[in-house]
Amino acid sequence: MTEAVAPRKGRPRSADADVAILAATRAALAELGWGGVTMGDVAVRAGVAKTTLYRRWPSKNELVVDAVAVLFDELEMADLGSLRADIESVVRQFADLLARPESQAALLALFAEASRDPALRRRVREAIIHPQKRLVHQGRAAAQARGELAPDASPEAADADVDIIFDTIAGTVEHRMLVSGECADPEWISRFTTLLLTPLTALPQNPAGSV
Amino acid sequence: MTEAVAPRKGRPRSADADVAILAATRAALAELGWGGVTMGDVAVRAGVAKTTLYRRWPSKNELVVDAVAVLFDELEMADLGSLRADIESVVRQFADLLARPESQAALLALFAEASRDPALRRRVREAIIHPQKRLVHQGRAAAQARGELAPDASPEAADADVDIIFDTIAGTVEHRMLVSGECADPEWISRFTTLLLTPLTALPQNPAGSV
Amino acid sequence: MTEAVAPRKGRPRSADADVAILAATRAALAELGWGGVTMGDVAVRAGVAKTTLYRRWPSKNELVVDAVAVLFDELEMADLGSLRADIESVVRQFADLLARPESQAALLALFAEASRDPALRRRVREAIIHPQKRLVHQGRAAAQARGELAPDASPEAADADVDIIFDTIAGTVEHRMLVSGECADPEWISRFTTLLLTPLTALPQNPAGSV
Amino acid sequence: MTEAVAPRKGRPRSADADVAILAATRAALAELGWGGVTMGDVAVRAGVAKTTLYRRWPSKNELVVDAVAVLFDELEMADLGSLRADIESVVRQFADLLARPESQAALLALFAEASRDPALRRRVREAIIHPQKRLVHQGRAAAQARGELAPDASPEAADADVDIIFDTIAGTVEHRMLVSGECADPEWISRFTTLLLTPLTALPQNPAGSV
DNA sequence: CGTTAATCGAGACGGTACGTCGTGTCTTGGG
DNA sequence: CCCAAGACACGACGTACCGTCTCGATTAACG
Repeated sequence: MTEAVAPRKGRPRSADADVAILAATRAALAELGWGGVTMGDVAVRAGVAKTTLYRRWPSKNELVVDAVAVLFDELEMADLGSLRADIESVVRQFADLLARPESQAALLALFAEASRDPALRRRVREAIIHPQKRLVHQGRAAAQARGELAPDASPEAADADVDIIFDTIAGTVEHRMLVSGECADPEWISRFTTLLLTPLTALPQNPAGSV
Repeated sequence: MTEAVAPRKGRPRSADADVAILAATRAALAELGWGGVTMGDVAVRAGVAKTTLYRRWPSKNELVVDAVAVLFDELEMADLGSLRADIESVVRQFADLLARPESQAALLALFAEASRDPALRRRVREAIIHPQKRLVHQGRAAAQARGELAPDASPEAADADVDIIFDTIAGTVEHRMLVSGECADPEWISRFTTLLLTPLTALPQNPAGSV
Repeated sequence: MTEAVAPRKGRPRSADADVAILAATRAALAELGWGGVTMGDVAVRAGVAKTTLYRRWPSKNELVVDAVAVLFDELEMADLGSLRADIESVVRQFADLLARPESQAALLALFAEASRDPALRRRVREAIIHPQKRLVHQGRAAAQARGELAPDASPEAADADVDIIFDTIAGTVEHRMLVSGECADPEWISRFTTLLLTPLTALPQNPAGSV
Repeated sequence: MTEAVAPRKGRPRSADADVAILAATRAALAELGWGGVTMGDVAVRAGVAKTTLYRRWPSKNELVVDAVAVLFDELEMADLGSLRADIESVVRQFADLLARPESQAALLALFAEASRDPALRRRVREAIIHPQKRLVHQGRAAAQARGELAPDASPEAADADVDIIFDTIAGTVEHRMLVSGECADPEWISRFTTLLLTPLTALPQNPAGSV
């Protein structure tokens, strides 16, 4: 049992407050963008004192991570019967997520902040990166079960494959939508999936088959 | 000649100041990160009054764009005789650039700010995005001249190809280095180039050949 | 019997707590001054929860009144056989009391607060002013008994006399010690007593004899 | 030339701001009392940024000293031809001053704060105490010139006399009005003046003549 | 060669948000 | 009913930057 809940003394923290604060944070992000999010404003929106925010999150950054993290929990790898369909589904889900104003406002800013703050970086990894990477693992395993991909040569090679595919999918979609500022319509998704699929399904004897 | 310098009256602006300010901005970025860069601090570092900064740049964001833009001007597409070599060269240059603390601190933050500020977005595109995209155009043209790639089916198709390749290269390298936080060593670059090269050089009759 | 203690149900209040709290308040006053006294800090010093403080005193002000009030209970009018000796004795006691850091820190601040808060004003009067005024009454009665002072012309005149003498003694000693910041050594006390004694013992037919 | 005005650089401080801030401080004192005076509120009332307050005064205490100091500058010793008339005039002026809500709110609180803060104590002395003490010196000199008081035995004795008279007048009037909370009407002033005058004009051979 | 006008440094200015602290209340679990 | 612990809403604190402004002092080109 990992939940060794210390029977804490004093008034317990309000669970409602957490929910209200995170929702208020997302609302503020969507309305005002990253720069417009203010601890004081979030507190007012959530009907909560500023002190309560600071008692639970050390700063705006960690608060925003938690606020947007739930969005990434909704991503899921539905086994659709073919690698192409699975990839397209994941890319579409990710594109939909990036189309929401709250994630748009938060994502790049969080990554930028995280590049300076190790604690924040850890939090971002656990709350945002890992849930996404999990999908790649799942899709890869499903494709291997179907015989579309060769089985793992070694655990290390498998991890390297997952990493490069994950960075390519996440980075490319983010760059197109958030930097280039263009939408990811079905046609683009199809083209991008083709681009990905070609090397993945190249002849296994070709060393490049394991990218 | 576009430099139609109106021979204005009064004391001319100091050219030294521009150089000192941009250098000071890069230094502050490298030392303190995006959040640590302050107009007042940059002014002090450059030995210049705050007024002088604001007379030349409307705000911190535009100043930082110009300060890091010069780094992107150094990127160049050297025709090395093969598409693989050209791609690897460009990726390596881009990875080297992203390894510098000043660009790390600035890039994602600028993209995040730009997603809310249209004027900044334009400036970012001109100073940072276009110089990079130019390389893709050049490399593609060289490869076509060498016969490694099929000629353009149409100008629109060519643009779409350039866009998707550009987003993939830039996005993936940025994601690996700035978000995943891992380095882009020669081995990774080689693997990533293979991943890119496979669909590009697939049989032309294959519709996927034009990604 | 005024102590009609209603035999209330439930756990009785700890008597130790009162003592500990008042002592902690005086200690905090002496160490940190008026501004440094904090309900939270007093609670910690007294080893008591903040709730316990507020259950017994409505606010910091009333707590401090009670904390310093006991100091004023120590003042006493010892009949030393002459009006001069009695006055000098009282002034010396009062000067000694004002030399303590806790009363220095509290007295003026309490008076200042009381000038805005009627409830506090009442409490200050009962706990601090009246015990002092009592001494003047006692000394005056003793002097009359000894024939040093004329008997009361009327109760109203007596009250007016006591008031003016009390304000003069208390105000002057406080002003010298707390505002001018100088000590009240025996020599100064003697001079001040002379100043007081001269009009008091002036010929009774002189209307000024009754100041 | 004591005004060695350093030819300061940069934008000079607004003189209007000083006036507006001090007036706003007095208004806030009169309306809300000591506890109600807030730096933010004063800034708003004065139409000024909080920064501007803090640039000129290190804290609320020093600000209030300067704000009420001007009230004490209005006190003056008008030579009315007799020591009694002069004393009654001064006492009346001081009583009138203490009847104003802004001085009532400020005075005791300032004295209380000053008892802990040496810098504030100095400021209070220069801005409030000294202007008052000056009056005692002037009145004494005038009375000596008229022959109502004996000339100085020595400078030290003169200072001691001034000190004790000053503490007696200031302390007693303050105590009656601010602590006892009663008014100083002409009758009380007359009685108090008599109390003071008797020892002052006692026979010079009487050692008590020099109180 | 003086006038004129834009530049420069310095720093004060009105704002806004910050993160902390103190107050007095409320809510737990446990005497 | 009391108590310790501690969360809570509220509001002031003093600081840091922002981007603007007002100074006196330079520093060219123009007349």
